[in-house]
Amino acid sequence: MSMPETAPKTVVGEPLLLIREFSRLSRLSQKALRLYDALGLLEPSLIDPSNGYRYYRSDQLQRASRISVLRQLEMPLQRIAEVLELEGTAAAAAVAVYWHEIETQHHEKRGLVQYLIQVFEDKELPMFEILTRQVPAQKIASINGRVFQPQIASFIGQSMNQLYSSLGQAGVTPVGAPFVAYYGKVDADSDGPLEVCVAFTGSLEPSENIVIRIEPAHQEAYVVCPKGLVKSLPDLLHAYDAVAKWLHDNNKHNHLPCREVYFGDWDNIGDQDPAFDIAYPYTDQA
Amino acid sequence: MSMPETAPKTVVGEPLLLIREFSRLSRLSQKALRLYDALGLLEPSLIDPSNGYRYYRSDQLQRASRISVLRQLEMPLQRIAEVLELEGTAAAAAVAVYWHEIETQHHEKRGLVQYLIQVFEDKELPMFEILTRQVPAQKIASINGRVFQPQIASFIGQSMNQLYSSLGQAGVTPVGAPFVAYYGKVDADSDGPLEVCVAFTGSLEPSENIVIRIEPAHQEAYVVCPKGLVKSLPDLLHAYDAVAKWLHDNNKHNHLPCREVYFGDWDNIGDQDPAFDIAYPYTDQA
DNA sequence: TTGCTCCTCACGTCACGTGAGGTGGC
DNA sequence: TTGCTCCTCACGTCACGTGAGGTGGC
Repeated sequence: MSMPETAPKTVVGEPLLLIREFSRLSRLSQKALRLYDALGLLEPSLIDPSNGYRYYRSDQLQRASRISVLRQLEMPLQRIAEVLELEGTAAAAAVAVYWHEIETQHHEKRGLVQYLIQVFEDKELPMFEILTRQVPAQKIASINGRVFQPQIASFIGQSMNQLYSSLGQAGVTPVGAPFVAYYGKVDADSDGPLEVCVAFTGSLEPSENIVIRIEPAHQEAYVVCPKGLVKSLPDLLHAYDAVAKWLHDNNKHNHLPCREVYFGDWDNIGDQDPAFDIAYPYTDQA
Repeated sequence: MSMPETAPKTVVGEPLLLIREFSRLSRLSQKALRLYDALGLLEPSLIDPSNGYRYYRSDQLQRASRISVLRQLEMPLQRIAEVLELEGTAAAAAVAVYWHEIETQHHEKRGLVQYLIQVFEDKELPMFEILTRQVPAQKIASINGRVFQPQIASFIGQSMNQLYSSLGQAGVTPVGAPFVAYYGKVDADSDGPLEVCVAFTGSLEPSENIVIRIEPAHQEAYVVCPKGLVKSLPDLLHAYDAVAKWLHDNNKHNHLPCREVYFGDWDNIGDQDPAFDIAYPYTDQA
């Protein structure tokens, strides 16, 4: 006594939901549901082999709801899949980690907004004193990296530690202050590249990730910044702008990546103490 | 005495920048620059007609920088173009408006995160008392709309005003409390649809945006909510979940859009006072 | 038998990234 | 002449939206 083919599909007495109904109840679009099926993120509990109809159980609504909320947080589908692999508390923790990243980025953006609004309003800015200096050709040891904004501080710290310990092991003397050269934007979406550099005298072999190269002699314009400036993104950007403006006003041309020179004893000084330079190498216009 | 063809392009003595150099200085990718050119957002000041080479002036770096920052704020290119059409203060205001939208969405998301984490941790929730009632078939006047989350409150308010004034002008008596039926998700990316409804007796002609229809008789399960609940998105979502869970536990099936019934005198009550119901119409499982 | 619902392509959107394949300038 | 830089397609990415064209179930 087989069921007639036209009977509505059921599991243990509970009727299965067609995609339209499941879409309505979950508030996920049919297109989204088909995509989640294809990706294995939310598969119908039954697919009719003869016509491909998708049938969902109503208890799948819980997973659907969680996916929906995570998507509202703009979490990528791949990451959602990972979160939903986890148990209760671990899943909650994974969400918290994700959200912390988002909060960090949001904070950054607030600084950018402040900066932008000041730029558009053409605010009088605290005068920056622009200095220039001649930098001789130097042999440097450097570590190149591509990192996004949240990791930048730890990347710089670790790289400097590695550079100094390599120099130390080789019995080689560092010269002057370490600096970081920026070859590209570093933010939540762009990962540089950037280069953490220490000049030295003597001879050192390059290692797996340490490059030895000559930084050519050049002029550079710079501003001396207090340690606390790194805490204020808008002010930091204004300082960059001030140096760039000086180059433009004085008909100079930036030809090497701009850099931050960390001359201060970072851990033992206050926010008001001078700690680093923002420097733009330049040539006179060709 | 024309210049030889191979001379570097210049304007009034200042050399023009090729795309690679402009890309380096602006920290915008070449691909992005070509796109902005195609869209008219940032056009090179000169394009060599013979080979299509793009040449930029260095003073275009300011516009490039602003575009870059606005993109870091995830502003769409179209909107960036609109902002850059504006003058200083107006542009600053446009950025502030945009940012306010982002802040609003961010706030919403914080509520979602709280809710989600509680869901994953399977927190004991304040018990909601689920009630049921029989709702008779009613004639209703309604306004359908598609709005995103930020506009939802004003849309509901305006629609209710319009409905009540139309009823008033027609000398028709409203019956019971107005309600809002949700046919789809309403958030920053999804715009419902939703329907603002008032039941009435008598006869009323439909107008441009007012639909007259019969809401069928049904059972519904509901929770009574204090006014202040709307301020706490996580608690609001838990309340929805509580009703949905009741339906599931009692083997009921939601067949009509869920709704919020606004019976309270909204402007003259406190946050603790009961103000609205969250209701799910249901049938017994077929 | 008529609609309504479901299905699977296929193409569009947004802001690019990433080659492929070809020309041009020093 | 050799590379290096520039160019224009064209396709990929991400998470869908929006038809087109066709089948199936009540």
